[in-house]
Amino acid sequence: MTTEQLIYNDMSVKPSGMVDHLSDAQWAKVAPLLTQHMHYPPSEVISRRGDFLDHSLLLLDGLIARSVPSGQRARNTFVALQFPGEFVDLHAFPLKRLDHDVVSLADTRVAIVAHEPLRELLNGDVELARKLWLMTLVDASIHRHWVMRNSAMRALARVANFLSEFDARMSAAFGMERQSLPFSLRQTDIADATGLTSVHVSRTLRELREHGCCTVAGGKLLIHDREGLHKVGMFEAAYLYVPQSEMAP
Amino acid sequence: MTTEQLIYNDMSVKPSGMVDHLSDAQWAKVAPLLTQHMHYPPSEVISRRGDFLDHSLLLLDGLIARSVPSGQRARNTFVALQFPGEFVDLHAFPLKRLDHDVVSLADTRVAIVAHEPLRELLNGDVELARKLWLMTLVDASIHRHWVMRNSAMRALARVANFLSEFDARMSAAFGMERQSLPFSLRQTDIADATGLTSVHVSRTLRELREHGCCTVAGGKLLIHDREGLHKVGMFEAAYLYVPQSEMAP
DNA sequence: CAAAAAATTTAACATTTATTATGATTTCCG
DNA sequence: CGGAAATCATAATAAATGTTAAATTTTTTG
Repeated sequence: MTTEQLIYNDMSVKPSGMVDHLSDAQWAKVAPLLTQHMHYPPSEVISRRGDFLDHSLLLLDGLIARSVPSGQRARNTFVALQFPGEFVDLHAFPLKRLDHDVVSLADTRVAIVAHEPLRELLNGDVELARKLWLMTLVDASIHRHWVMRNSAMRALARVANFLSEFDARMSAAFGMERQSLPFSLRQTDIADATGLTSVHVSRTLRELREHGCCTVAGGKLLIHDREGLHKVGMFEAAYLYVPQSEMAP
Repeated sequence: MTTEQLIYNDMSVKPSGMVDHLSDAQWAKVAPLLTQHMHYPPSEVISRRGDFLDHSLLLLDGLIARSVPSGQRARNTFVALQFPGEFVDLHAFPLKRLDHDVVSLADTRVAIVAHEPLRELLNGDVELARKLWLMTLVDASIHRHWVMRNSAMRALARVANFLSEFDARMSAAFGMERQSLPFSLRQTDIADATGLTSVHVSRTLRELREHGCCTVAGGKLLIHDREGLHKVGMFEAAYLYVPQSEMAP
C-alpha cells in the first residue's frame, strides 16, 4: 500500500520496448511529462477497477498485470501483462473509467503521465496522437491473441505460447534476446494468465522442461531451445508489432 | 466473392449502436465520407489477415466476425463480433496491417471509409479523433471480456454470457430491447466464438432452454428470461460502454 | 540460522469437455 | 415440391483438465 515517491528528471533516454514506436523527436516531447515516478513492491494493487483516472502509467521496470475478477473460480483472471517500455493504461486517457485492476507482479517502477498536459500536447501534434492511438491498438492486437490462445490451444501449447510471448516482449524491453530472463511470475500467475489451474501449470511446465524447451525456476526463465518452444507453442510474433529498430539494432 | 456495389447518399441519419458515441455534429462530419456501400452474402471473407487496408468499414446491417486461424483445431477462432452501428476495423487506420480475417455471418451491408479523407478530417478535429480512438478502445475492452469469458467461465455460463452480450449489443443497435432477435449464427459459430466444440454448444443450448432462459432456433434468439440468462452468465454490461442515449431514450 | 510461510510437486480421483459416429431435422436449391 | 446438403441432436467413449490433499521444496522473516 505504501509507495515510495521519487522525482527523477532524466527521462531523456528513450526506454526500449513498445514506446520505441515513437521517434526520438516524439519521445523528446513526451519525456517532459514524465517527471513523477512511483515504486511498488510485488502484488500491490496500483489502480482499481471502476476508478476514474486522470493519469496513465508508463512502466519503466518490473512487471504489471491487468486483472479482473474471475468468472467462477476463486482466483482472478489476467487479461493483459505489461512489460517495461509499455504504457500500462493509456486507454484510460480517452476512456477514463478503468475496467480492470492494475497490479504489480514484481518490484516495479512507473512514470506518471497526467492526462491534462497530455491532452495539451496531443492537441498540438496529430502525428504523436496517432502514435499513441497505435500503441493502444497494439494492446488490442495482443488481447485478440490472448482470446485465441486461451480459447483454442491446449495446455501445453498454451503455456509454451505464453512463455514465448513473455520472452519476445522481454527481448523488446532489453533490446536483445537472452537465454536467461528475470521471471517474477509464480505458477499461480501463469495459471491466471492462461486460464488453467496452478496444478495443471505445474504439470505443463514439467513437460516443457522434459521436452528440453525451457525451465522456470528460482525467479528465472531459462530458454534452452527457443525454436522448439516456439514450435510447441505455434508462436509467431507478428501480433506484437514489435518496433523494428529494437529487434534489428 | 462477388459483391454488389451500391451508391447510397442518405447517411444523414446516424445509425443506432456504438457510433452513437459521436455527437450529431460529429456524425455530420463523418457521414459524407461514407458514400460507398457494399453488400455481402453470409460467410464471405471481406478482408484477409495480412492485408494492408486503405479503408475501414462501418457495419450498417448484418453481422461480422473477426476470425483467426485456430491454435490446433480444424476450425477458426472468432476474436470479435461486430454489430450494426459499429466500426469493423477502424484499428486498421493507424495500424494498417490486418491481423485477422473479416467475415460476414449474415446478409451484410457496410459503408466504406477511405483512410485518406478520414486522415484529413481528423487532422482538423482533435475531439472527433479522440472519439474514434475511444471507439477502438471499447473494442479492446470487449476483447478483454472475451479473454476472461473464454478463460475462466465454464461452458454453461460462457454461452449464457455470450448470448447476453449478443442481446445487449443488438439492443444497442435496435435502440431497444427485444424478446426475439434475428440470430444468424450457427452452432459452429457459437463454438468458434466461445472456444467450445459445436457438439458441446448443442448440449449447452439445450440446458439453457431447459432452464427457461432462452431458445436458439430458426435464425432467432428468443429471450424467455433475460434476468435469469444474465444470472447464469454472470453478465454485467459495463464493459460494453454502450452510449447512454441509446439505452435510455 | 531457524522457524514459519509460501510455493511447488505429485498422486488419486472427479468432472468437464472433446471426439467420433449416427440418425434426425432443417435449409437450400434446382 | 423433392432431393441434396448442411445443420443439429444425441449417445458412447476418450482425453484433458480440475479438485483435493499431502509431502516437499523454496522463500521469507524474525
